[in-house]
Amino acid sequence: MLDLRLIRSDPDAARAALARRGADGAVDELLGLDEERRSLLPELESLRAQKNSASEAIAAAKRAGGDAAEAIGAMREVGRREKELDARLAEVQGRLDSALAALPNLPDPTAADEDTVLRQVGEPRIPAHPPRDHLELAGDLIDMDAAARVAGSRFAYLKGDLVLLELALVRWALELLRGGGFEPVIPPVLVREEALYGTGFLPDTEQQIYRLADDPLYLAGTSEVPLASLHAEEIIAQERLPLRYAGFSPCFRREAGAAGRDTRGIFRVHQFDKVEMFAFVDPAEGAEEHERILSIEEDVLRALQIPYRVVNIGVAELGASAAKKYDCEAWLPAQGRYRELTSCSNTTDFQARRLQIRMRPSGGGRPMVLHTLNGTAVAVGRTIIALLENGQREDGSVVLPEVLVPYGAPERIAAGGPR
RNA sequence: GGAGGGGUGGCAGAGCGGUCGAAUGCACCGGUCUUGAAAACCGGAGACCCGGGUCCACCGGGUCCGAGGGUUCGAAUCCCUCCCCCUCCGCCA
Repeated sequence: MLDLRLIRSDPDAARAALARRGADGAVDELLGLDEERRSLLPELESLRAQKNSASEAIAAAKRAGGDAAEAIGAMREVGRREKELDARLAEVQGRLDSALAALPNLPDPTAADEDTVLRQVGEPRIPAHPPRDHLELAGDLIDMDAAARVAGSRFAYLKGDLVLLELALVRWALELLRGGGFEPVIPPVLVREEALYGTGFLPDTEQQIYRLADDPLYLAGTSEVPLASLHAEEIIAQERLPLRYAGFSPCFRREAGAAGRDTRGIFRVHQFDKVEMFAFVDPAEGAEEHERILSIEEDVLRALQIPYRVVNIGVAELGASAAKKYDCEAWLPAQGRYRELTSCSNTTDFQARRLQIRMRPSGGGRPMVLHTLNGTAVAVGRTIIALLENGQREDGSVVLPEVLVPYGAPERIAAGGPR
């Protein structure tokens, strides 16, 4: 949600910023509704003021044992007009709210126009032998066929050593994050509409979200949703910031509209586990925190010895809530290209305003909307793909990173062989 | 799932048609006192919207007692719907 006052006070700046992502069309409508609302308000409020003082007079008269019948009769008419005006205002307010809710965040000046590769780290290895992809390497440790029979396409059974690998990845990542001040959290994954609206996934990406048939609940596509909502409607003292959380949860995505894309293996599935970073920060610290989160994502990839590159995502690709986003793309030998593995967004005040999360300045003064950021620490499925494909040997076996071994991961995975 | 009880300011907790943005206690922030602190005493604190004032610490009005409707001249207080919490029973990882 954008700050209406900001748009009102400098419409041209808002228009220009939104134009970068092709969303400036609604600004004029918004300003019109705002004006309409502010012309209705004083009239309604003066009626209410009249009503309030009359009520006091009536109460005083009754206390004095007098007759207030006349005043009461007069107020009846005022009440009728108030109700009428109130209905008109509510109608305008409703249209204003939905127009405002439909607008995406203002892009950061440093957000790229087009996807821009910032740096490349590690050597993309192109093996002499034809590389095997993760399904071949995993063999029967990934069973897509059985999952398809049970749940449909884009689901998987993960088995044996890969389960140990996942648990080690998760534990290792949580430990790392905890050291960086991120408190581990296992959040609810079934959430109300308000949580999705508050994070900007509704109304933006409705077709991507699973909804329950018999309860007003949705399956979260990322723990960003319940983590952001953790402090909804709170005013947090500035001294307590930043608040950092590391959420671990399954994530559910319908992938509607992705038919035919990434159909092989577990790259794009309806359900996967993820360790997610989320931060509530002082607005002045937002940009710095974004870089910090990115650097943690890079720490993870380097520790796992996955070649990657960092992309400043173009404004056209930003989610509604993001002002700026970095993706870390891992080199996948079997695909011969870099693919998105992690991602981090600075959502500035967009989610915080929708969720009414504010900061009380330590020097006193009015509470102000704080800033939120999120980033992937480990998207387990895709990380497993990257580890398998980059760790493969000529014989089809896989060597896994040593950092995970103390956390219970196998040192290597034997050749999967024909399935 | 069944039966009760309840949601009020940062917390606890009164109020159950008008004098209630709301008693009281705790916590918090000033002040007095003290060598300093504690205690005691005095005082002050909420959020949001609109308008005025050159921004503001200012002024006026409006809204907010879980959410949304309703009754009434007037609702924290009465009625309806929904959400949430607690207790007991049932069921169950």
